[in-house]
Formats: sequence, C-alpha cells, structure tokens
Amino acid sequence: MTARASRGRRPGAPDTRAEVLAAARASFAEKGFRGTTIRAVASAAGVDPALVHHYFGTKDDLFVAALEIPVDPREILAPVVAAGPDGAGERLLRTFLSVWDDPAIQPGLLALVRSLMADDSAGLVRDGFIPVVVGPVLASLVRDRPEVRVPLVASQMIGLIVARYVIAVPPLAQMPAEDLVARVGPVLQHYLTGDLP
Amino acid sequence: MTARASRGRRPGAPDTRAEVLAAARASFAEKGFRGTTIRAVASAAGVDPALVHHYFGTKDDLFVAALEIPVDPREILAPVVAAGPDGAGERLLRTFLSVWDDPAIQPGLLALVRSLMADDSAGLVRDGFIPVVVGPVLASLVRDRPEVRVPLVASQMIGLIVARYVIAVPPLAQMPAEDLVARVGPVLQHYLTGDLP
DNA sequence: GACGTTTTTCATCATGTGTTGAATTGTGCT
DNA sequence: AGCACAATTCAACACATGATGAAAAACGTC
Repeated sequence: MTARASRGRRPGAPDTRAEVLAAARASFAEKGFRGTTIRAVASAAGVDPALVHHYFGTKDDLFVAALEIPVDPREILAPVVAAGPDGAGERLLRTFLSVWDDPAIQPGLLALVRSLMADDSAGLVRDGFIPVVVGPVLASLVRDRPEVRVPLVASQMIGLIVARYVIAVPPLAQMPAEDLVARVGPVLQHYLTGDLP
Repeated sequence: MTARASRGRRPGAPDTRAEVLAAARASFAEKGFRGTTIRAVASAAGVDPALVHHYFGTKDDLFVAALEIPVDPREILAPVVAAGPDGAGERLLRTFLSVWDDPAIQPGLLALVRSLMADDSAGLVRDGFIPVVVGPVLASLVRDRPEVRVPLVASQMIGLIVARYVIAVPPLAQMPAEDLVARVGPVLQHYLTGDLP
C-alpha cells in the first residue's frame, strides 16, 4: 500500500515509469480528473508522489500523458467514408466500437469522457470535436441537411458509449460488437440517409 | 465577490436560504459535486460560507437539498404506458423532454448526471434506476426480449440527454422538443416494437 | 426599552492536495 | 576506484477546502 522503505535507486530494472503511467491511466479512467490524486496514483504504483512529479511533471501533464490516444480519428474514419453512403451506419459503428473495445485505447477515452462530463468543459466536444473533426467527415456521407443529421448520429453514438462503457448497463456492456452493429447500425443509417421530418 | 462588510442580521427580508439553495443548484449543475466549493456557493449568494453550513449542514446534505426533484418517474410514465405500444416512442420522448426542459427540474437532473459520470458511481443507474424503476415500466410496452430492447431505448435517450443538455451540441440544444420527438421518436418506437436481429 | 431568538459574520482548525528542493542510493562508464 | 548520472525517497511548504464555535447585529415581543 504505502511506498517502499529504502531510499535511492532500486535494484533490478523495473520499468517504474510505465507502472506509474498505467496506474494514472486506470485512476483517471475510473475516477476522472478531480477524483484522481497524485498520492493515490503513486501509492497504486508503489512509489513516492514526488517520483510521479519527477517523471510527468504537473497533474495536468500527467493527465495528457495518460490520455495518449494512438489513433487519428480522421485516418480511422477515412475507409468508412470512402466506401460511400450504403451501409455506412454499420461500418461507422463497427469502426467506433473496435476503437473503444481496444484495451490499449479504452482507458484514455474513458478518462477523457469522464472528465469532460464532470465540469462544463464540454465546450471542447461541442465546438471542437464534433464540428471540426467528426462533422466534416460524416457530412460527406449525407445527402441533405448535415447540420441536423450529424448531431443525431452523434447523439446515438454518445448514448451507446455512455451506456456501454461508462455506465456499463447490461447487456449492452457484454454484447458482442457485431450484435450492436446489427441492432444500432440501421438506426445510424436512418439518421444518415433516411427520411427525416 | 467577497461577503458583505457589516456583521449581523441584515435589514429587509431577503430569503437568503432560497438564494443559497439556488446558487448551490446552479453550481452543482454546472460543475458537478467535486467542482463545487462551499465557498463559491456562498460567494455567489453574497453570503458567508458558515451560513451555508448553518442552513444546510454538510456538503453532502447541501447536494441532496439541491437535487430535490419534484417528480416521481413512475407517476409520470404511467400515462405513457397506459396508452399502449402504438406511438409509445413519441409519447415517451415527449414526456422525458418536458421534464428535462422544465427549468425548475433541469438543474437538479444535470447535477445528478454530472456527478454520476464523474466517478464510477454509475452503479446506481446501472443497478438501480434502469432495471428497477424505468425497466419494468418500459417492459410492459414491449412484446419480446425486453432485456435487450429496454437498454437500447435507454441508450438513445441517454445520448439525447447528454448531447442536448450536458454538451449542448447545436442544433440539438436549441431544437424545439416537438422536432426532436418527430425525428428521434420513430427510432425509439423501432427499438420498442420493431424488428430486431 | 429590555430580552430572547434568528440571522449573519469572524476567526480558526484540521485535513488533503499539488508541488518543490534536497538528500540518498544504486548503476554504468572510464 | 572513482565519478557522473539516474532513480528514488523524505520533509516540508503553500494553499484550498470543509467544518466549527463563538460573537455580533437585527428583529419581534412584551
């Protein structure tokens, strides 16, 4: 629980830095930014709090280090949009789920989502992510009125993410990605290209 | 910014208690539980922090006082389910939006949602709210496999709430409720009674 | 006008937190 | 062996926060 006893450099070659980062990632994903304390991260990694600061600097720095999402949304969405509007709902959803189900990526995304909802910093998503990165990409899949269709798509995907990964409501959390694609994909397709009043 | 100068009871009869409660409600809704400080609430109400504690006790007490949701979900859902499965998607959504759009209720709900997503206390929603209160009600609207249909409905409604009220993505946040009912209602209807793989 | 009551502030306390600088010890190089 | 360097801990500071108890001021009542 507490930090180890002896001072100075330890024998062996444990990659302490990686352990600290993993602990931070887990804590941010589970408890959000404010719920995470440097001391708790250090303790989880079996390390002194000062070491955390030594490696990663301030808490904000540690947070962005823990985010580290090795995925470019535009790049990953490229093949989805390249195949055209037919079946785009299913492809889009499948791609999204494959990213979120990746254990190397999920904690970072969870931490981001948790901390975005915590305070009112959601302006980032509202004014940045949706209109700037995902909006233009999806817009090319849409025939008319992208300014209303894209947010509708976003709402269903946000709901799925929150239900499946944040709240983990059963059986959504345990359902194989393909089942979700089969059930929710058509709805996304409807938002993208269906008749809309 | 800081509290007023002179000591003792103020002249006139301002309902300070209500002002403090309003300030707390606003802060909890905007910044969540952890993001809210007693001092900030007191300052927003133009009052000493000790007064907040005098009226409402501990911070937890203040939080539950600020929640104060004057609505019983079961009661409000009764007419929706009484009218049977036809058009239930639209009616359900209309009812939900009318509650969330009520300025007297919205801050409490927002505060609850914000704080639930902050840490991993989402177990309340997962094991309490959805299966115990909303689940049984919706289940009576559903022909088969309610255990998969109800969470799908929930996912779309959660997404709508987060997009419209928490993130406030345009134009969802400004769209009249009836427009949303017309556009998203059919999707809920599909989840409730449509063909599902 | 004296008195009890309510409202309000003041002055602190205890605690948890992020951060920092110095001290200590092991490792690798020459 | 000696030395620079990296890894690690210790001790402490500064600060924000929740909480408390007591004092002061206004009010209502008699």
